[in-house]
Amino acid sequence: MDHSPIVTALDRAGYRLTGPRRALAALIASHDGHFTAAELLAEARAKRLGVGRATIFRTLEVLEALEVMERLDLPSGERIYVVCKPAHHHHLVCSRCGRTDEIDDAGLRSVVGEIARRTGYRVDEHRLELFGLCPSCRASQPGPTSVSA
Amino acid sequence: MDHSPIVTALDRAGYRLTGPRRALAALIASHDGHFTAAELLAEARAKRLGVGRATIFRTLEVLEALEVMERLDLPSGERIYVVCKPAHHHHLVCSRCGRTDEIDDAGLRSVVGEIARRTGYRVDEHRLELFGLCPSCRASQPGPTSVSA
DNA sequence: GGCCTGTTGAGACTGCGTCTCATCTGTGTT
DNA sequence: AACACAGATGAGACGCAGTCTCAACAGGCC
Repeated sequence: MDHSPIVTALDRAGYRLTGPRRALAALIASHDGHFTAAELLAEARAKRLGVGRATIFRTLEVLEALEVMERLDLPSGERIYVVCKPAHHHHLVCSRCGRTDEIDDAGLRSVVGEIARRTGYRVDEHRLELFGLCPSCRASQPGPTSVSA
Repeated sequence: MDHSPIVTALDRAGYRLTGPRRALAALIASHDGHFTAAELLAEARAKRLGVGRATIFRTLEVLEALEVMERLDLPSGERIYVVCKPAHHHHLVCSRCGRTDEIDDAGLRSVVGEIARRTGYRVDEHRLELFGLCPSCRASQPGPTSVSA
């Protein structure tokens, strides 16, 4: 259980490996790595982990700072938390089952460079988020399978 | 005053041109078209427009549906509202002065297509947001002027 | 002017996230 | 193994964005 990459990351960064943190790491892992804060809270309460709201948010904050997790705002306004590797990347979210995948640059860098050149902005940061249906949800859906943007 | 594009859009869509809506349209325009809900609220109150919180949010919701405005989530977690044209596009936000510019596709479409092909997802929607310094903030800033991503 | 329906404001309400503070617990030290 | 201390925690107050309800109001068409 301590081999959890989340626990490892906390340890490496010099954070204490406390009970609540280990419990949350396990919970997060069991969620396939993505969830809303509300879900995590409800589950922690249901399992009687004795972990307070404040601790949950604090831990998520730490994990975000460690780049182990990322907070994503869906177009619906919902906010989800996603486990990810500490490297620049973007997310692909299945709007039916909630599955998320990481995607790399895929040529975006040059698009951003082009925009900076055209507008005169100095671009420091960018976010790209894609939403759609993952392969398995596509399979179980009778609708069109074409790719659009 | 009624020539405001916001008022026009409301009218064209069959919404009533009420006092509160005209007042808000004027306020929004005076903000250079971008602001947080809190700013709009405070200003409406300060100017004693007699416009309630509910009406403000309702109006923003309508304007968003009409694609006259867009809601953007900044990396900081702050949520801003931006006036924009009703066409698919993306936003460039100056992290110092808050200025926003619209940007078109700029080659992003092919990046998205490439990602869809690679992952097997059917991509229905995407968001690209860029953050950095606008030309005038760059000018008044002694720091580096290089373009990075 | 009058009517009808869409719109409004006040304020209750919800829910996320933050903050405070007294208490507790990892963890390095001895 | 016990100690000490800083970091971590939980309970609950708090703040704030956004939603909802509902009675009252006011555009816009007659």
